[in-house]
Formats: sequence, C-alpha cells, structure tokens
Amino acid sequence: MPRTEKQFQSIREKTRAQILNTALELFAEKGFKGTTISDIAKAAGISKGLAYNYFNSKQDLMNAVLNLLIIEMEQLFAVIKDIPDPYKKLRIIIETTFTNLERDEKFWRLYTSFSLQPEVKDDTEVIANGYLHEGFKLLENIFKQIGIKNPKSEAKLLGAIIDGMSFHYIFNGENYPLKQMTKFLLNKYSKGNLLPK
Amino acid sequence: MPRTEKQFQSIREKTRAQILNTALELFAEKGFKGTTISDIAKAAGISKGLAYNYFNSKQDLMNAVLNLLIIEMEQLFAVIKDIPDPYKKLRIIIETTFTNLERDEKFWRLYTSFSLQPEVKDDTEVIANGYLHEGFKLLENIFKQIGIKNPKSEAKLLGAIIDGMSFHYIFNGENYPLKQMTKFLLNKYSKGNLLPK
Amino acid sequence: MPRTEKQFQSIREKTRAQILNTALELFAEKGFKGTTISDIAKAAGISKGLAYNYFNSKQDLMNAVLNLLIIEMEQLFAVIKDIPDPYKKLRIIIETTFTNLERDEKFWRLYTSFSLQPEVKDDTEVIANGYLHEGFKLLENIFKQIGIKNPKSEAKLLGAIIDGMSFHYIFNGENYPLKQMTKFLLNKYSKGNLLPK
Amino acid sequence: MPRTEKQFQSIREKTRAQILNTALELFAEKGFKGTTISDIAKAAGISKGLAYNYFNSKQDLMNAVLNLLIIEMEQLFAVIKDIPDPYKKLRIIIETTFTNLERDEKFWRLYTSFSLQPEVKDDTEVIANGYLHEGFKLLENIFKQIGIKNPKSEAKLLGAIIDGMSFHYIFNGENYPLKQMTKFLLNKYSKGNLLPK
DNA sequence: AATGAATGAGACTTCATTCAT
DNA sequence: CATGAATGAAGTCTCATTCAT
Repeated sequence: MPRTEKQFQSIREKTRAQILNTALELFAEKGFKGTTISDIAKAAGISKGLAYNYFNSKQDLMNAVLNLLIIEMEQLFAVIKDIPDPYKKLRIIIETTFTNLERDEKFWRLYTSFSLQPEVKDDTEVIANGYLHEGFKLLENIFKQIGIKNPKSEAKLLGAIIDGMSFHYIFNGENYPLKQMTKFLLNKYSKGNLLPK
Repeated sequence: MPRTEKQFQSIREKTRAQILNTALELFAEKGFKGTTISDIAKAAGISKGLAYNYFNSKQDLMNAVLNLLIIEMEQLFAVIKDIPDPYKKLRIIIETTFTNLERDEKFWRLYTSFSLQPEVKDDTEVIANGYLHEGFKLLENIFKQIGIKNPKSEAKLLGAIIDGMSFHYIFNGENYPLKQMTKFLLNKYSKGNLLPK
Repeated sequence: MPRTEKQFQSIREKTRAQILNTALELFAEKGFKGTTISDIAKAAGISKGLAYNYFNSKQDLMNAVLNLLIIEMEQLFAVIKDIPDPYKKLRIIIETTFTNLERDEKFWRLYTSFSLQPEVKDDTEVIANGYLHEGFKLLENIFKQIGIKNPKSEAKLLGAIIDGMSFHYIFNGENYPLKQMTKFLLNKYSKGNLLPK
Repeated sequence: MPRTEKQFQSIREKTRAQILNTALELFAEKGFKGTTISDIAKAAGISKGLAYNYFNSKQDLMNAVLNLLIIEMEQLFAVIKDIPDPYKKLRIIIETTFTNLERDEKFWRLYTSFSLQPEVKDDTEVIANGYLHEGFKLLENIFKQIGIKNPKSEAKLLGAIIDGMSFHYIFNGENYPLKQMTKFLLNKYSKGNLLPK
C-alpha cells in the first residue's frame, strides 16, 4: 500500500525545508560558488541526487533561499507596523535590530555573496532595494509622525546608522561594543532628544 | 650591461602590477571563486602560464591583492591625518568618502568575497579590523579635539553612518540621493551644530 | 472467487500493454537512451515503481518492445499471404505500405535506436533480418508466380524501392510526393507492364 | 621561448581533426547519447578536459561532425557533376555508391542517431533534405538528358532503390548479395534498356 | 620571459533502480 | 498492487595547474 498523499506531502515539506535551511546556512557561510551541492547534501544528511528531486538546479535552490529571505523580512516589517507610538517604534526597531543580528548576518552574507553572482545579481538587488525602500518608508513615517524636519533624510540617516553598525558588528566581530552603542543610539533617538524644536 | 637587468626588473614590475590590478578588479566584480585565472590573464593581456610566473597560485594572487588593499588604505589615512583643523578634517572625510565611492565599492566587494574564502578569511578580517580600528581612532581624535562628549561613541556612530550610507549607495544604486544626503550630513557635522553645549 | 483472480490478470495485462505501448511510442520518438523510465511512467499514467513491477529493467522493457514488433510484423505478413492473385498481392503490398507509414516510421526509428544499443543490437538485427528475409521471400514467390525472370533479384529490388521510398518520406517529410510516387510505382508493377516477355 | 603561432595552429588542427574523427566514428557506432565524452577522449588518446578546449559542448562537437558530413557530401556530388555522358553518370553513381558504402553507413547511422536527438533533429533534417534534394535533382537531370518520360519520378525511384539497397546491406549485413544486385541494377539502367521508346 | 595545449580533480546534473509504506 | 522518495553511479563540464617549446 502506498503512502497517502498527505504522508508524501509531509515528507516533501520536511525534506525541502531541511535542504533549504542547510543551503541558507552554507551559502551564507561560504558563498554561493564556495558551497557545493555535495556540501549541502552531506550537511542535510541526504544524497546529492535527492537535492535535485527538490530543486532543479543550484540556481533554483539559490532562488528558493532568496524567497526565504523575502518572507522573513516581510514578517519583520509586519511586526513593527502594528505599534502605534512613534517613539516606541523607534526604540523597538533599534533594539530588535541589534538583539537579533543573527538573521542580519545571514542576510548580509547572502546578499553580498549573491550580488557577486551574475545569475542572481538582479534578483538580489530587487529584493534588497525592496527591503531598503520599505525600511526607509517605515522610518520616514515615524519621523513625520513625530513632526521632525526633513523626515526623508532623517530616515535615510538612521537607516545608514543601523546598517552600518550591523555591518561593523557582524563583520568585525567581538570587540565591537554593541550594547554600549545601542544605548548611545537609543538615547540619541529618545523622546527628549527628538522633540521638534 | 646593468641596464638590461634594470629593464627586466621594470618589465617584471609592470607586468606584476598589471596582473595584480586586473585581479583586484575582477575579484571585486565577480568574487574570488567567480574569477578564473583565464579571466585574469585575458583581461591583463597575458598568457595563463605567465600569470603563474608571477604568482604561485590563485591563493597567492589573492594574498597579493589583500596587501594592495592594505597599502591603499594606509595611504588614505595618511592624507587625512595631516589636516590640522578638526572641522575641516570631518568635512574632508565625509566629502572624499562620498565623492570617491569607487574605491569603497571595490573594498566592500573584495572584503565580502574574501571573507567567504576560508583560506584568507582570517587575514581579511585582520585587515578589515585594522581599517576599522584606525578609522575609529581617527574620528575619535577629531571629536576629542572638538571637545565633544563621548568621543568614542560619536566616532563609532559617524563610522556607521559613513559605511552604512556607502553600502546603501553602492549596493542599491541609482535612486539613492547621495548628494542630498552628503549635504545633510555635512550640515549635521558642521561647526555650528557640533559646538559642545 | 476465481473471478477476482481473473480480474487481477486482466488488470495486469492491461497495465502491461499500456506500459509497453507507451515505451514503444517513446523509444521510437526519442530513442532508447533518450527515453527515461520516468518519461514512460508519466506518459503511461503510472508510477515509476510500478513499471518495475512489470519489467525488471529498462533493458527488459526494450526486449518486450522488440517482441511486440515481431508479433506485429508477423501479423502483417499473414494478411498478405492469404491473397491468391500475385498482381493483387503486389498492389496490396505497395498500397498498404504507403498508406500506413506510421507503423513503418516506428519500425525504422525503433530499429535504428535499438541497433545503437549494444545490449540488443544482435537481437535487433536478427529480427530485422528475419523481417527482410521473410519480405524478400514473399516478393520472390510473387514474382515466381508471375513467371518473371530473376525473381530473387526482382524481389530485392522492389524491397529496396519500398524501404527506400518509406525512408525518404518518413525522414524527409512533407515535400515528398508520396501519392504520386505510389501511383508511379503501381503502374510500373501493374499486370500490363510486368507480363513476362 | 613559446611556440610560434604556426606551431600552435598545427597542433590545434591535428588534435581537432583527431577528436572530430573519433567522435564521428563513435557517434556512428553507438549513437549520440550512447557515446560519452570519456569514450571519445579515451579513443582519441586525450584527456576529457582537452576535448572541451576544442569544443564547447557535446552538442557543439556533434554540430562539427554534422558539418564534416556536409562537406563530404558536397565533394561527392562535385565529382559526379563533371561527367558529361548521362549513361556513364548513372553507372558511376551506382557503382561508387555500392563500392563505398562505409561512408554511407556512417551517414545513415549518424543521421538516424541525430534525428532521435531533439537538439539537432532540425539541423539534421535540413542537411538530409539538402542531400536528398540535390541527389534527386542530379538524377532528374540525367534522365532528362536521356530523354526519358517522367524524369522526376524516375529520379525518385532510382534514389529510393539506391538508398533502400544501401540500407538493406548496411543494416542487415553479410548475407545481402550486394555485388549481384549491383550488376542487376546496372543492367536495368544500362543504355540498351533505358533508351526512350 | 612567454605561450597555450594538456591534464585531472572535482563540480553540477541525470537517471536506472531500490525500498519503506 | 502501487507510490514516489531516496540512492549512487556515471555523465557533462570547469578550471587551477603543469609543461614542452
């Protein structure tokens, strides 16, 4: 008796997720070209052939990983949008960004790796641009709500700070005083210091 | 005929530099794994074999490129250190960073590419950390000179802004209002707005 | 319940025939190596695994297809043998050959595909030789009946014409004036033109 | 000192020809899909990699083989066209076809193999159609010169005979009385038997 | 010093076949 | 009887590296 449709679907979903997550991990760690299907298969505990049962090619797998990123990012934005108070929003954004840098590390590494990959450079840029644009919009609205001068530029400035600090911490590691800098930043963007003159 | 010897030397150095620069260019554009020795040789206008006359391996070539980066960076810092007025220093740093982003793009791309390469990951990080450290120090001294509170954190903040903006512009391209943001930033860090309260 | 047994038998035979015919079709279209078990299973509307329930291997399936061909060919010859008048026989042979070239196309394609397959090359040749031999014999007897000179050679000549024309039409397609040539041939081999001098 | 341009060219031509001829042989013997690059490399006495120094892909190699065939065919036609006497032309065509069937065997096998290969099916058909068309034209002109009725159909008939006999001999082998049939055919198409009524 | 032909290890990918259910 | 997930050998192709000239 063959397995039921449901059983097959469950198997497929589980295996697919396993491959996908392993690929995400390895692509982020060693880059697209530096990661072989063998690596992924071995790390995922499956045979090389099976990977091709789930993804038509390494490219295809990479695209699926990209999609994973998009979904994650959208969830992130969704969470923040529901907060009403702009000052709290700012605080949450800064805090969550720096407390959960793991996700960001993957994002940065994947992004830079993929952007060196001609085959997906464009797709990657579309995604990253989308992320940036949405991020800037989000911050801009917060600054508008607060009533600050030049909300567009302020949004881009804070965006740069967040990404710059993330980058410094992620790529340069342990001796970056992240906690201290987070406090410093929170203070700069606290209610008292932001009130429109 | 000592002349001939010298000429040979000169030719060797010129060829070596050509290979090195071509490699730098291509590694930055397509990543380490994405660049073949054939690519480099063709772009440099020499034969594959000759490249191996100058560099023992692709790894070796990559290391040489890393060294090139170090030298470039040191020159950059040297230029800025000689300016006496701290406000002018700040202005020059901001302006030169954003008017000459090409070098930064190469840096970012090479850095991320090499950091995905296990064989030089550590060396790359040492270099990048050195760059960051020196950069932070430079800014910290400026803020100290100005007499601002919390010069260490302010240095890291401005560093994050600079790298964040660079990253946004470089990887996300055309629609980033770089000039406008540069002005905005210059204003934030102008004498009038920085004076210690 | 002997019924059930019979039904099982019937299902088995139907499924087997379906696989076999699908295989015949696909082998003829894309060659032996160009056809995968997956292709066959999908086209036959069954699972890959089930195909192996009916045939031990791809080779086995190919052999079964070869057998199918033998049977078809024998039926073909049987039909013609029962006609008494030799002139009519000739006419029927020519007409049926060219009105039903589909079967021939399959034959040619399967034959050439299988003859490129070391594992069954010999078997294929035995079959093809048998077909040729039987065909030549059939024609030879007709020419003998008619009383023509050199019936053996005349048989081989007509055989060559039939297969040559089939080949030209099948592999070179639309612009071959098959109907016109059939008429032309029928006239050449009509009673009036064949009568022994 | 590097080799001269000429030396390199000579090496390339020799190696290229060797690969090409080996490929022609093996493709004809085992079909396109049945022949691996490893097979070809081994038979040609070179490394797998080198084959790709000369041909970008297996497809590419196949196309080159096709071109080889075209050239051979054109040479064949060129030879025959220069003979003035139509009866002699016919004789030469028949004789050379059947004395040199080796070339034809390759042609048939390659043709049928390639026609099972979706990637070149069309190219192959174009070539084969060209060959057929040119052949038919050649024969038609001969029959016109002789003044026979229905030269077009007669041309196609003789074409079918030639290809049919070739096919019978080539694919069914030793026991086909080729010499006897050639004589028989030469007689049928001799001056005495062809004279317009 | 210089060339590019040649090698071979290793990457991506396919597919006949097996097997748990 | 029936399914399709899973395997692994084998094929296509790439590229760092060597080497004869």
